[in-house]
Amino acid sequence: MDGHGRGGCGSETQSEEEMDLRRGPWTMEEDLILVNYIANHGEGRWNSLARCAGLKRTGKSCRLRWLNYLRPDVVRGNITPEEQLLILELHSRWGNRWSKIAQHLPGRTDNEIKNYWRTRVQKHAKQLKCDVNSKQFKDTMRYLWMPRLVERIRAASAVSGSTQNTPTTLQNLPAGQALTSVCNDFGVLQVEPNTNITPENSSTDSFATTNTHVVSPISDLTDYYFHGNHNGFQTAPVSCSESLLSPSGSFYHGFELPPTEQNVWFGMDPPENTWNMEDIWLLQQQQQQMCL
DNA sequence: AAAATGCCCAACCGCTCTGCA
DNA sequence: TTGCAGAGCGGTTGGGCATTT
Repeated sequence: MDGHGRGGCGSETQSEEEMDLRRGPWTMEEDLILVNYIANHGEGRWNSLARCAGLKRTGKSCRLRWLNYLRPDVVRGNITPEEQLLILELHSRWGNRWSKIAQHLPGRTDNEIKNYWRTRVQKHAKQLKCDVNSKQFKDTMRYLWMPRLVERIRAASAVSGSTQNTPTTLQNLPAGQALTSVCNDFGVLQVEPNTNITPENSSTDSFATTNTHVVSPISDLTDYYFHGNHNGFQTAPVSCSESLLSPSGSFYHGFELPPTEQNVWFGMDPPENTWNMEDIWLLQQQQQQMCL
């Protein structure tokens, strides 16, 4: 990518062995060298940067260290519910496009989001004994997990009005607005009845070009849900095949467990960081029904 | 108290993409 | 047009820490 002249200091022909490159965890001294060098010379051209800075590291290693750890705007700490919601939303749209997802979470790195997905989200899929890419699990996220996240964010904002630990772009917004903005960043999808929404036809590229209200079913759901209609599932503009209406037309009540201490959130933070057994049992029952 | 197990995350690896000569 | 090198991305690994047995 650099293409702006190569070399400039040090030998170009040294092999990695000759340079005796270091690997493994970075030391504080190395971090200081890298930070100081970038402060003085800027980032980019990582191989020559590594050489010129006197670091016995590959350019790739320096780049990774800078982007994932040393960059001043890196946000550290737990992924907030708002961020979790955004990750679920964006992953449903783009899949494992971690860097693209990270662009929408200021301060978070693709590596961090990827780790979050693998350690937390995939764990839940495992607990439910289904594939993380399966429709069952996606429905679970869409109709159970995300609404509960929304509920949790609402509750937090109602109690404190605080937006601590909220990513930069969401910091100045009440949780509801933040959520709405998350959804509205992508517009609001006008879904015709019986229209199936797929990752293909809900791609961002199409949003960008149309400038109409476009959004994935999840965005629609979160947006709709958040605006206070808790019966929203029944009228959410998703196709019948995407909805959770039972054959009788009623809603799966298991997805509307009252927000008790036990089940209001089965997200990430202890002591509620696992699915409770009732949730798992209900989901398994519901998945069986949905397969009928 | 010690060993086993699980979890988390920083770092590495291999591949693809991009831009220059 | 082609080859090369740098940059970026997604997948994987390994070590440290926490929890469980």
